[in-house]
Amino acid sequence: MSGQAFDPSQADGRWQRAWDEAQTFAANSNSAKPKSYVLEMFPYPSGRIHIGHVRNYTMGDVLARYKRMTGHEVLHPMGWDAFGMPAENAAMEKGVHPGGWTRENIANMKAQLKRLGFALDWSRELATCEPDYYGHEQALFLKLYEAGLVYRKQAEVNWDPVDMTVLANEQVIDGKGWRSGAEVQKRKLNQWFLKITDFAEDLLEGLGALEGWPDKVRLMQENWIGKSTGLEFSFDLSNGDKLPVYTTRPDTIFGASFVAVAADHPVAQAVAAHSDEAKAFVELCKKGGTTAAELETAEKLGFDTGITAKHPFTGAELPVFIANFVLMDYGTGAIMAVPGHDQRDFEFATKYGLPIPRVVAATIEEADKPFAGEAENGDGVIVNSDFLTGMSVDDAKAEVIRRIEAEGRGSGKTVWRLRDWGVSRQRYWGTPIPFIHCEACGVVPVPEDQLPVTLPEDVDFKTPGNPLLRHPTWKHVDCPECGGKAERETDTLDTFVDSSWYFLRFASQPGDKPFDAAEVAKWLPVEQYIGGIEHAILHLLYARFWTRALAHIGMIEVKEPFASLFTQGMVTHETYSRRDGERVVYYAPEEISREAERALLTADGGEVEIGRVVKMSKSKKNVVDPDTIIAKYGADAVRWFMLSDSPPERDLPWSEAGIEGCSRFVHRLWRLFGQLDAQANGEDKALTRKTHQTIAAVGDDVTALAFNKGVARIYELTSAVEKAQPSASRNEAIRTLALLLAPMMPHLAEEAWHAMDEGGLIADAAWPAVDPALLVEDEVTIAIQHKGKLRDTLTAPKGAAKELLEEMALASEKVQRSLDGAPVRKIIVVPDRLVNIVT
RNA sequence: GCGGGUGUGGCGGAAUGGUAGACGCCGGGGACUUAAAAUCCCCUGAGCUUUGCUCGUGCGGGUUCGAGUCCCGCCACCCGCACCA
Repeated sequence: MSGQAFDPSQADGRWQRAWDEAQTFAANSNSAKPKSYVLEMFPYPSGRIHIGHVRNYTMGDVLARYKRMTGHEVLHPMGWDAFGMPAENAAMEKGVHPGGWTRENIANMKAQLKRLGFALDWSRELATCEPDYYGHEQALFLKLYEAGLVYRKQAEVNWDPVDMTVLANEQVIDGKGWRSGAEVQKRKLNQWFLKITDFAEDLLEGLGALEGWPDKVRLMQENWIGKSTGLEFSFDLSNGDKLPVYTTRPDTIFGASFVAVAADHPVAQAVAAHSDEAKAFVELCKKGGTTAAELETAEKLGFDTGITAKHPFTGAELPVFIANFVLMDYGTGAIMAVPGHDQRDFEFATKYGLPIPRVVAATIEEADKPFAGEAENGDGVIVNSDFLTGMSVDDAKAEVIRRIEAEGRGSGKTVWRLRDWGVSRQRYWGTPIPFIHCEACGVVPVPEDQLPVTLPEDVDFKTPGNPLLRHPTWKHVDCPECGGKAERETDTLDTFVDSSWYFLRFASQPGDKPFDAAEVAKWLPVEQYIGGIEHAILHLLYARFWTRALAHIGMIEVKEPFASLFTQGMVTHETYSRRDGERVVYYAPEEISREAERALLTADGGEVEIGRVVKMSKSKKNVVDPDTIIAKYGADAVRWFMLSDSPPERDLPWSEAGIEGCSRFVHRLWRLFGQLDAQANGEDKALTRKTHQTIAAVGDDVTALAFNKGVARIYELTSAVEKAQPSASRNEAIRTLALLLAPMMPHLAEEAWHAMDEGGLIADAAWPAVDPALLVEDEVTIAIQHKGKLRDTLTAPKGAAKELLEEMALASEKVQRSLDGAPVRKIIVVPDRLVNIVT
């Protein structure tokens, strides 16, 4: 091997081309090898790869390459979640076509991913914005419609009256449209829904078997699905109506001091029809955000309707309020309010001077204990509750349900927090919903032979509103049933639909159908899925739902799409800023020269404030561009940084010093690879042992996705090899290092493999075998504690008898000094680990 | 507000209830060099009366021979909350 330096700018491209030419990473579904499907969440083509993507895809790549080396046929595909609002925003701001903008972004980002040397099967690439993807999605949507899983109903949207458009929650800022600044209204529209609630029980139960998922994600989904058992019963109202309410706490029924309905509840509507004051209040509730967070943090407000509700047991007349914290979507849209044992009700009652009776207490003696400024929702014994007094919470729940049922006023009921999935979007850049509205025939599905319903290309975004709606010809069609004049549906699908089945399309891409069931059966479920924690609920739940729904209609066998899930942390960076009066001005890392304690602005040499380490974002300018750093340090150094230091599930702070260190290590390895010594012979037992321990540990670490630990072990082995004298063992260790690094630094590893004259690609090489006999040490270090503190350590043969260890411990001079003659009461011996002397 | 998570040296972090700080970064000292870069070697939690001792894993309690790890109560920050992807 020559003494030339490793030059990533040459080597990276050379090996990337070699893998392309050899089709190294094309997945062969007919292979006899065990199959492994490694998938990272596909990116939105925003224009540039973000460093967070680099981290995500590097992790998946290491696993995919490791799986190949350990004898698996690996499917590791990549695609584009290509529909969505940013393309329309770009169209409005820059006058470009969303399609052109998106496709250009895809080309750029694909080139960026290629420069990182990912082991991807590009032959399976897909983009959701192309008709050969979304056309199949339309077909699937119609199949779900036939199965009764798709329906239409009225639902509220955020309406911007100036831009004449529906706004996403993120486009509503302080109740105003982000572009127009106009006050946002809530408007009811007829929209398409998917019946995810039909699968609520199954989605919940399925979580139990998802052992490869983080507990936190399973718990978050469980809470989201929100199964609760309770009681639905009706109050008799003073106006003669009946008002059904739902409660999960029937045991507290004697603590009810008022009743509340949602602003859009029929009772509220009826009252508002006859009272200007009530109408004004209902209007007030309609302003402001629609999000749960906003509703629940808003001050509790109510309007007394003057109607009363008769308590089913006491006969007391409870006031009925319209309240802004009651949700129409949950239960019946009306509640019995028990301020003593529900915090929202407590705040409301306090504000409006309503009674707050106690009906649950820690003990029966505390029946009249005052509340300490907040509701108590814990367990206890029922008090002040007539026939329930003295019962446990659970017994009281059952008793109230029994009595209400016996009286025919209501019944026990299971209620889900999960709502049906509204998939209508009043936007252009999405999958057209394949339906036709005919005055004579109603809503008619587009016949399958007329799919795909493609988006018109000739649209502009200069005028406000949905381009599909105002397109001169697109929506006008003949009704497929009666042949009369009809109009296309102009809503498009939520982009979460696109990402709910893309992992099936990766398994096979037939032209005439969404996927080939046999191919899906070969590859699914995904063995390891990797993505951000921000997708813990929506995307992952929707994908689980679609997979179930498609299994339900017999299109596939698999019900759970992702056997294992890993949620990686974000990449963060410190911020650089100066205060300019009220404004804070941020500076990008490349405008800064960073010293040990301070940061200077290159432009004027003045100091800037070093801010907290936060998620990279354009507004704080703390972003680094992958292309820049790849050009400077090479793909392998960047990949190594992504894997080093931080545990993959936690945030990773980007730093210039850190990437410098990675780059140094790449070159240090290269020098080491040049030290193979053909003349060397003889064995270095300790180094061989270390080598085999490292092979085993790195394999375990990669399998567990604990890349930072694997990285640390490779550093250790590297240092050990550097210190070792030439020997056959050392040559073997160097060769092993190349193999261990192959998944992490594939370019350097290929270059080394080539230079070592090994032949073939290291990407195709087998992971080194471990000799289990070399994994166990024959000597161990024993810690000696006295009073729980370390006093001395000693070396003993592995598996030494307890008695021997005790004897050795007491023989220690340091231990004797610490004991200082105190009588030994007890000695605890943990074999091969420690001796603790208790006095 | 509700749900979920995280917290260990100057920094990122390691540690089946058993030697806290592996490994990396930063910093300091040294070697090589006319010099620098690169490279290599050593040191690097705090304090003290320094053969050693004491303190130390966000804060306050507890269990245990022994707690970063388990339990109870707090604090701070981060993620999600259904039309962002």
